[in-house]
Amino acid sequence: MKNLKVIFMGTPEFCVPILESLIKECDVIAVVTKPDKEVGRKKEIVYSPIKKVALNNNIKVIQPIKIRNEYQEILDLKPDIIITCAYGQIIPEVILNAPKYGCINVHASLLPKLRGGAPIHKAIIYGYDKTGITIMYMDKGMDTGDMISKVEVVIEDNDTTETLHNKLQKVAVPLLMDTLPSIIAGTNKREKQNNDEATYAYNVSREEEHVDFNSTSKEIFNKIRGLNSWPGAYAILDDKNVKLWMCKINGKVYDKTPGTIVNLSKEGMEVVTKDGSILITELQLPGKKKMSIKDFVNGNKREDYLNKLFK
RNA sequence: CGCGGGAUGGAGCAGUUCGGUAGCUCGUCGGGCUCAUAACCCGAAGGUCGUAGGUUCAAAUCCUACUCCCGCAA
Repeated sequence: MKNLKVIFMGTPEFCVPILESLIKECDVIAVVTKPDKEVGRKKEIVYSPIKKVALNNNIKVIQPIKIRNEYQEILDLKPDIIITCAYGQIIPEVILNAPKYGCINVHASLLPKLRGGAPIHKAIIYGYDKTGITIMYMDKGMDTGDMISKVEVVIEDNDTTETLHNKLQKVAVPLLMDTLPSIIAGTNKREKQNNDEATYAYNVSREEEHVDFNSTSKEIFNKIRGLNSWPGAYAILDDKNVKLWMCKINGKVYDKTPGTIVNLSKEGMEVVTKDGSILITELQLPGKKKMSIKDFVNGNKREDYLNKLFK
């Protein structure tokens, strides 16, 4: 596949190993990634992880603000195939129809489940017991194209979005490399998605990051681990945002308003939920760093928090 | 110049209003108790209080500049 002219389109850290192995196996003629972002309080310019890899390998980088309008440069490069993974923009049909082997996408879910931009987060938040990677042809819809190959990954109880991300990242590369030859040879299968079974994984909104304690312990547990290690779940205590990074489900049932702190020890901060309670074991106060419950207990008085209410 | 919080032994915090010998909860190390322990008791080590200047008899504390960390907003 050394002569295969590939354009890779992607942005976050997740697809870095994919780009790296494509560079090794194929002729990557350009990389398309989202524009540099001004990030943080100081508005530092940050390159996407993919752009960094491309620059290190002296590969041309294209960063359309809106690829819908700025596609000519990509067409002019006449790629044999375009491979995308978590690029972050909808790709116009002119591009989809251009390469002779087509445009294929590496998506981090078992399609047609979890179409959209945040499939890893939502797999956990929605309490799925398995997810995976799907390689597919792209069409004009959002993750609606024909599927070529898949690999499953089981979601364990102790998985967070971070650990699941790493597991999926690990299996994505071999799947793509195994599938690629059949795409070029035209011997791959092409399976339509059953739209009736589709679910959606839109990007996580600020509202979804808020923990409502009037939910079941299981739902809260899934939300907290599903938002770890980014962007983090939060609840409001004393008008301050407190990030909740890790918790355990506790069976005890209390006759108190959901959100009430009923206990605080090095085992955890016990908070009442709709159907029981959870033990928060890692949290973060505004202006502070993430800390374990043990550190939190060392520097804070139990009485200052007992019977307070998370909103 | 987007708004705000913060920096104090290895960790998490108090002390700053109103300058006057640096403290709490842990951890670590040593010893004791115990069948045993992450439990309990006794003891010890460990801090130029983010950096640089200034005011003062005296600065963690007041003034000025800077660095780094974090929450929000984009």
